[in-house]
Amino acid sequence: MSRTGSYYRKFKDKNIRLTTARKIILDIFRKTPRHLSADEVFLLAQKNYPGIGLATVYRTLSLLTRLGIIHKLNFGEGRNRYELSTKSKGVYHYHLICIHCGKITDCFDPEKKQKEFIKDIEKGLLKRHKFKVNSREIYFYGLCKRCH
Amino acid sequence: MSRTGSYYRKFKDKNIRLTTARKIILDIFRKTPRHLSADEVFLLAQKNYPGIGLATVYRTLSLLTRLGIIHKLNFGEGRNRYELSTKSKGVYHYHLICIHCGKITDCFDPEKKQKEFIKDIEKGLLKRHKFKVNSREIYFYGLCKRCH
DNA sequence: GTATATAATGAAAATTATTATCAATGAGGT
DNA sequence: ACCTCATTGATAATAATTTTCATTATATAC
Repeated sequence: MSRTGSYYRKFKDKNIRLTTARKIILDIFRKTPRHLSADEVFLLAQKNYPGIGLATVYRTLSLLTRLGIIHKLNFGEGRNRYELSTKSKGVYHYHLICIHCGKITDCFDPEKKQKEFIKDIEKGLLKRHKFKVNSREIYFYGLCKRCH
Repeated sequence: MSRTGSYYRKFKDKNIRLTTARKIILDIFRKTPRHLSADEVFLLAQKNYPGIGLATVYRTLSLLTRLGIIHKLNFGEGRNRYELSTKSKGVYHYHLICIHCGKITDCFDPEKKQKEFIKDIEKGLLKRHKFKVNSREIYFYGLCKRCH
């Protein structure tokens, strides 16, 4: 089954209607390997679906987040961004944010070791704090290659 | 020298004026072990300094963040929060956010191992990405003790 | 201490992201 | 094709943050 199909199934299972707006927005995330703001999603969506409203974009982002299909990010810009939370892309990746130029880099760690490390920390949180981790967000702020 | 003194020195060194508003707000962070929103800082500040304006609070938060004295946080509530970034409290702590009740827990890891772990990751970032980490923010989302 | 330059302030308006409202529409089961 | 009601688009409302600008207060020079 296509990945798209698996998303669509997630909708059906919960009696959530598969509308044009939702399909378009899901497609944008599948095709755009960036951290998208609501506004950016809105602009991209309009290209294929001129009638779409901004409120629908916000509602869809909220829905997809609730379903765990996308992930809300915040880089301290005063707006939220979203990214697809596919397992294949690595749920355990970090975000590097340059405090000088603002560049944001996805860091998919090549070393399995570090993924295990995070998992280790999460095991500790369950044991010591009885906190069951669902997702994690790891931001590193500093100076990128170009800025130092 | 008192901690306060070391902050004040940081101001002098950069020709930043040591105003009443700034002293009051710095003091609030030193005394309040919570993640404070601009609004909360404003309310607390008014107790000792009734004339203070909200804009000044925002400006001071921005200044203290730029100076690295406080740290901007975002728990996805639609507003920013701030905490003192003292070494003594542990710069390498995590934030646990319960996706059910919204409770936020500071997690000062008792195991040195994990601090070393983060440092390890950061060394890797410098080597592989030439990214020099200044500060980090680690959020774990999931269900807290009470909610599962 | 007093004068001076100008950084910082308070009040209010402006801006921006996000959410709520509500009548009209369209998805999906019958 | 019909019917139900979740979803939509347009717009207004809300909320956080930033900007503006005349006034005030800090730090420096005298």
